[in-house]
Amino acid sequence: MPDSYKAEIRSLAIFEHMADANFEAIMRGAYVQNFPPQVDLITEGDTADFMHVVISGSVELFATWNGRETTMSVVRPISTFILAATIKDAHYLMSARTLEKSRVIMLPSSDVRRVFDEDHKFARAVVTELAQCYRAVVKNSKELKLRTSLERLANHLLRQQARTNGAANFELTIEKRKLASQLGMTPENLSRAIKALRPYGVTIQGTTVQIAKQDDLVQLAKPTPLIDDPAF
Amino acid sequence: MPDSYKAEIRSLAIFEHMADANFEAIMRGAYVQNFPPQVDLITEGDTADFMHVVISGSVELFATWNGRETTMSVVRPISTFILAATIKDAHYLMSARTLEKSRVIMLPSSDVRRVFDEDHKFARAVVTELAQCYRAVVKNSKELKLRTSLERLANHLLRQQARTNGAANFELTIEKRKLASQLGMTPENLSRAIKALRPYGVTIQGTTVQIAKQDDLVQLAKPTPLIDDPAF
DNA sequence: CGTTCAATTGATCAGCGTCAAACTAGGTGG
DNA sequence: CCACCTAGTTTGACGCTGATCAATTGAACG
Repeated sequence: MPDSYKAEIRSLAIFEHMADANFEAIMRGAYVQNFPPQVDLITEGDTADFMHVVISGSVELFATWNGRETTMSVVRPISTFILAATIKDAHYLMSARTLEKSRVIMLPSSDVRRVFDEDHKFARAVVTELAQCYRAVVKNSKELKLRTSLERLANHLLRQQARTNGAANFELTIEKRKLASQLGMTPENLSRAIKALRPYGVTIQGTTVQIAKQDDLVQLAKPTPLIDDPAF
Repeated sequence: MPDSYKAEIRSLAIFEHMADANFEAIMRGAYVQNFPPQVDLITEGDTADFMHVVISGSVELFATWNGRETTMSVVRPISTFILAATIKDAHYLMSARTLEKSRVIMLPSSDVRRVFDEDHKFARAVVTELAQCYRAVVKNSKELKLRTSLERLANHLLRQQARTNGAANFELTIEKRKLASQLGMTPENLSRAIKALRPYGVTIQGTTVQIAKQDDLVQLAKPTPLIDDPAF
């Protein structure tokens, strides 16, 4: 484990306030790995032997059942994933694969649990992170059940816009096929939904989004912090 | 706070192993209340001043947006709810109302957070509970995105059956209208889905369910622990 | 300059929601 | 004890949303 990574990891909210000795203990068993795109990191159902941290690139969390597959979320640097399974010493509920060339840190779950029991600062950080994740899934679930696909797309665009700089022009960060799955629709339907947003001033060419009539889109999307604000 | 409740609360997994002094500290500010059916306990968006524990009866967690409403889950004794908002000192993401006459304990969030910082056993229990909740929502989200409404109903029946005694006959514990909302469909559609399960040996009269051809239903439902086993 | 895969478009269809009406059951009061 | 009221449930008819299938266009890459 090179020191350059260590400093970066150390600055993550989840590791920030823990004791040096405990951080070292976790790092001792950890290793960093570089993956090309489209590599399976995790398969749902496996035992959660590692907690993961994405350092660069992006990782898709997805789930399958009966031959179907859906994108649950996309994890970007710098964040953890599969924390709950590690804590509970349970099986992964989701699979994970790299979308781009990615650097991922893998921390043995048993080490994480051991340090959790010894370092209260770390425990506090883990709970905060876990609560955050929980709330994110609840928001996602609310969106799925309460909004139509057009409304989901409209709100996704507004969230993406806010995540960048709030400007009228910005980029989609994942391919449309994945976006469709994440929003709970088919690629074809997403394509049509994009067209349906044209009267609201939305133009999407390739990965470039332009929002010409912000107010109109907002009026359609009716965003609420209770669903759309990641920090709420 | 009567002592009879205290013992009951003390035996909850989340409070079981914490120090006596800390338990007393939490109980000092707590109070128990009896509610009739259909009483609003919590409104989404409010600050999470209390953590709740259902002692008897049942509580519906639901969410609203733009005039629409959906049932997120039904909480039964003895379990906590709205733990994440308490931990994060954030706003409720869901609303809650009693479905039946219910007894609910309310613990001031600030007390819970304070004791969390002081009692490691309690912290451990909170994390476990939170991880459990997280995984439950993920499973629910997977079900929504990967299964049709008929499949969701079929699996719900099997889960409900497993939750009681595994017998061919059992009772639905919530009214069909709520069940429909929980499963992400309309009451009318649920009614038709029930009929569509008849060829698979399912009969539902009122709240009584009879599963005559277990194998057929299982073959349709294709249950998996990764979605359907609450303990997995 | 092909090759390949994503994205789009069109046509069709199934699933599901909506609306309206009929039916049922549980509870209340005469 | 019965009639009635109310609310949940069921049924039917209809229409819209979104999925599926098939074919075309477009874009990235070697």
